[in-house]
Amino acid sequence: MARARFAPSPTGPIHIGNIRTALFNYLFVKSGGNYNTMILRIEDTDLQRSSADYEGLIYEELSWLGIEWDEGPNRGGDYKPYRQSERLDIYNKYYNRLIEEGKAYYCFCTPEELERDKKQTACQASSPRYSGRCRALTDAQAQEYLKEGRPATIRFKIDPGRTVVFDDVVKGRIEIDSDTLGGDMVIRKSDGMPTYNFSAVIDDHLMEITHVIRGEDHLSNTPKQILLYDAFKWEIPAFAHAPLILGPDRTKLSKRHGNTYIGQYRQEGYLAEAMLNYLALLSWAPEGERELLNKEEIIEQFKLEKVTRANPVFDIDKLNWINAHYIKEAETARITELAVPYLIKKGLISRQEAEEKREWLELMTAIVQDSLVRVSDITDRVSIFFNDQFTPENEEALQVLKGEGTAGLLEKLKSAIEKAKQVDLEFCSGIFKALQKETGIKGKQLYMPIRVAVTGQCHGPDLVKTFLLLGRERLINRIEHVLNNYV
RNA sequence: GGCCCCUUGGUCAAGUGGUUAAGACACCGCCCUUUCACGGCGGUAACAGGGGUUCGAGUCCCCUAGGGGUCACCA
Repeated sequence: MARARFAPSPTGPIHIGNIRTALFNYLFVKSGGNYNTMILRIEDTDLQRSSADYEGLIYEELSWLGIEWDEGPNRGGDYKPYRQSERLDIYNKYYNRLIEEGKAYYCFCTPEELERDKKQTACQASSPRYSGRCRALTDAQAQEYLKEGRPATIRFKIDPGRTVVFDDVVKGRIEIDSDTLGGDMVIRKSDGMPTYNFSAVIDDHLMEITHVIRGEDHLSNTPKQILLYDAFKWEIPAFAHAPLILGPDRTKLSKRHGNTYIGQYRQEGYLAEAMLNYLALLSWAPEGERELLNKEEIIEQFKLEKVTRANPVFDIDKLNWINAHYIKEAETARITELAVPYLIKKGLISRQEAEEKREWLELMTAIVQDSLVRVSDITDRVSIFFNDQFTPENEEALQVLKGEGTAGLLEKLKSAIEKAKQVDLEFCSGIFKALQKETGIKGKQLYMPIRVAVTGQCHGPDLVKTFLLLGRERLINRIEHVLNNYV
């Protein structure tokens, strides 16, 4: 029975890297069957930057992707509360225990003093470390200072000369010298909040977390946390550090690379299942040759030990390909539903029309669905279906209309449409052959003028489908419009 | 800079001492097609470099180079 947790801090819109960590936790938990538990813990100990809005966004994005959790602030559970800001009393107990055992102490060093220390040691080759100044304070002195109301942190003693060893599930055996840990570490900030390394250990232990799955950026925190586990004589969970996702320039994926918030991808019309599939493919590969897998298939195959060690580069091309695949596979009704907001935003349609013409919109979506990479791309593909008084797109289109015989061809087309009993599939798929027979024009010379006359563009979807979608009246309008103005 | 992690085609990656070194995306070509897109078929392209160990190394060891991470009263 494994228990894993995703523990984000609500200090900004949730990032692709965080989501991938959440996903790996989720896949690990689910791949173990129904006995495992996924915990969502909100690490909101940074009072300045944390907000309820960002916390809400975390729930929203995880839910969108279909990443579910069994215990969490909004779900309850036997280990509540699941928000660290609500666990302060719990932490107090453990600071005290360390102090009583002589493993931690109050520190009254001011930020200025620490800054000065750091500047001094900066000349040295090694990394900066806390001098340990306040370690020398007697209990009496410390109590005196506290009574005076001097701001204090609590520091956990980290003695040099010790090698911390652990076996990371993805990275293998790792050994780190305690000398390189920066000296005695702050576990309680002067505002009374715990630091990350402290609260994470306390909570992971109390919540009986068996597997800590997180990003590689936490690798250097792990020895500090292990030292804390040791101080409490607690069992150490398994650690699994997944490599960080890099941008195309091979640096850690960040705002500079453009889209890094998962919400942005959703807004651009990426499908949740595509996002999930792609993210799973970064640092992990399925056994067979199939890469297009749904959530259940991924869960079935996922193994934490198979996560790769090297940093993957986020490849938008591949995501696009996967997304296009899922769009093609999706129900047209769903894509239409997702497309409506883009159509409205682009001014192609009003909210009311979107309701009234739903059936027509679905027909339209079906025509272009296979060509979409993102749902938002639909506006470019379907703009031709909205304005009957269009201007031909460019010089090339104009030239096509000016071509010899175009006028006659279009006149004949127009009258054929007018005379047709119904502008239905039978008519639309027969009309081109009929015109060819009647005029002797064929191939490109036949189709191009008609295409431009009906859509204003040289490229676009299948003409038969286009005819069907536009219908008799609008086809005639368009042909007349072109005849009057451009031929 | 110290410490830690990493290194198979442009990208994601399979591969755990003996393979013609998979597959996918991208790219290129051909086919399908009235056009664009879709789709189908095919192609170019890789074990960072150098030393070992071994009958044999992408796979094990060492060094070098390169990349990443981290060195907070942020998580």
